[in-house]
Amino acid sequence: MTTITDIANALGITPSTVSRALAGNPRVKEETRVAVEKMAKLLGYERNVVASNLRKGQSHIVGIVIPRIHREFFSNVIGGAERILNQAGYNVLICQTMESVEAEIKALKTLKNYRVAGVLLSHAIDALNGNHVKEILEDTPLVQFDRVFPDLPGAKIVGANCEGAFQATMHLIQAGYKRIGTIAGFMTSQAYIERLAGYRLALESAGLPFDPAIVYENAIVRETGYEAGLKAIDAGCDALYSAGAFSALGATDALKEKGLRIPEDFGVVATSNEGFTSLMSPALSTLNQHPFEMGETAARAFLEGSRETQVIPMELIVRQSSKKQQ
Amino acid sequence: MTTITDIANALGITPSTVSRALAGNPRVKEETRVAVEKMAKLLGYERNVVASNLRKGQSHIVGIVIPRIHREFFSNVIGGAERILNQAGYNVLICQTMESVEAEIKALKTLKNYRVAGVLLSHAIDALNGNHVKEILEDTPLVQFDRVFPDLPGAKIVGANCEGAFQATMHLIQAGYKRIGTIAGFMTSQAYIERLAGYRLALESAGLPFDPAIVYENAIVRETGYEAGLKAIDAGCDALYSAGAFSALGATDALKEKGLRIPEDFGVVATSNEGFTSLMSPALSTLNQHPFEMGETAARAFLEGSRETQVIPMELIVRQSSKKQQ
DNA sequence: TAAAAAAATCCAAACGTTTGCACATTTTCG
DNA sequence: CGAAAATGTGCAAACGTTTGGATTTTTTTA
Repeated sequence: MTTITDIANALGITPSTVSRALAGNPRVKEETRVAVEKMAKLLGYERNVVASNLRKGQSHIVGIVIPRIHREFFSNVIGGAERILNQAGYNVLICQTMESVEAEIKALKTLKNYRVAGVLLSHAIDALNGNHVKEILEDTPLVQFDRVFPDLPGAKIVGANCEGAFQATMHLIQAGYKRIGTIAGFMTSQAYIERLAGYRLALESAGLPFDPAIVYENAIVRETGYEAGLKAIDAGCDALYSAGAFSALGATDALKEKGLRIPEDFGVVATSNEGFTSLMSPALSTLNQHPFEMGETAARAFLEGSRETQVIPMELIVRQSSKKQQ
Repeated sequence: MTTITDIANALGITPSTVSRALAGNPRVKEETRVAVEKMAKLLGYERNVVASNLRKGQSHIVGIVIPRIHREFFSNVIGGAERILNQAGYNVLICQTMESVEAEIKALKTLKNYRVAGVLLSHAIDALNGNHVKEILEDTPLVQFDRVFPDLPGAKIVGANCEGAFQATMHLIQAGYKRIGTIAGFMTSQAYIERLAGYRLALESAGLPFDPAIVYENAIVRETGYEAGLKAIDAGCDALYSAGAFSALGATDALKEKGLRIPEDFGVVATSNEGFTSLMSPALSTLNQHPFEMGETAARAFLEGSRETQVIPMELIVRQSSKKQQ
């Protein structure tokens, strides 16, 4: 492979001048800059980024650490982040933690060893605080998204969980449902706490009672959603706001099994506009979290060196599952 | 950050010995090796992989180039590949081409500049041949998967397209459907050509006529699948084998709209066991391509330096959409 | 036209690791 | 006991780029 020394030799100048010429340094004469660029093209020169990174002490790589890549939400976040970062000349190194803090620690160390320019992180669910992150990353720029450690400084990009849940619940109320339960997720996670708060706020602002008996916690996958659905039927609910789409899917399984018609007898709205929700019958009303935009926003926060918390609004998508004919 | 020189100074030895000790070189005394490792731990040493990569002329990064990360199939392939590669001490740099050859060229150049240890590639749909790949990558190890250039040497991991389509079509025949059409995808891609061949083979081996009038090419997304569905109804079909899941979804839209019952009046089977297919009603029978395994296999092929073509079998998953009550 | 200022280039070290070869020390063996 | 072999370390160069400061060349100014 050709190096800057090859170019320098071919032109009878030194590698330092070639380096500066290629970097657009104003200290080199226009004439020689053109000559260098021409020769570089002629010899098919491509900068050795490894050498460049070593000398400069940092790479043009941004690490993205996420629980799992298969999840539609995260792969969309990555897509958004990558778009912005590529435009800015960065590349993306992706690490999956599989929801394990150990793997998260390993991933962060790896990224640190690569001297990445920054890290975009959505932490594993079993992480209690961000001490390990701070300790490993030290002064490497960090942007957290979706799942964030409140105790860690720096940029945080989160969804409008409370507002979204409020909107979804309010929509059910306005559609005429009377006893609205919620599948609430895990209370160890900030995002789910906020969603529950939004649900409660909507009920109270409409003058409806908040009943802890119809709050179904710790349900997040299809199976536990199914069980929550059965309980909601028994408890006399006629609607559910679910903090997750997969648990809502499980709940509709239960509703169908018990012969309840959606949306006539029972209304359902869920957070997370996963692709399958529009394909269910009846199609599920959801809150779109705009994962692609979340990724873009996180990437921009890194590029701009922002340290702010930014909130990505959620958008209610009304489909059949909540259209009660009054 | 601590370097091997720091360790060397602390122990009164030279960096070269430290380097050898950490690399497990048998030429260093067991005693000093232990001392070095102890000191390394004490000082919190982490190898600077950038410097290491520069010296060794290659990194422990494997590049994965794919059309789009959001597609369930590809994100699962990545998941599988990453699992194997991480185990072997490699990291993964992911590049999306967005189906554009230009972006593919850029991605390959970037990876080459990072001196990646190898590349896993599934090419953009508008690429006609692999000349650009060969030209850029030169002697960097390459493993192609799913979408492969036949003219390029080296390892290729593909699905059992022909066999899968054969199996799916045969299943429809055995279920009692009489006039089976196909949504065939793009004939510029080897995978779709093979699927069509498998479909045809099944018909002929069952003594059924192959009728080009009920082969619907160039349909791959929901919209074009819908149109193909309408045409199939007009052509008197009572079943469809679709080479893609999204086009099958569109076809079922058309069938429902025209009041046909699935599976009683019309059977559907599709390649690609996308997550949504099990959630449709009726649930769609599909061929599971085992994307996670495909990723694992591709990664292993790289690690082993294989140059073979490996075929990942497809598995027929029979759901409601093809269960005719005869 | 000489001195000063500005512009362009060069020199050499540095980034942290790896590695061929040389050197020193110890062990083996006739 | 001395030579040869084996063992363990050290030296120094190399990977390709970047960059502070020195040096040379050109331009400006008195």
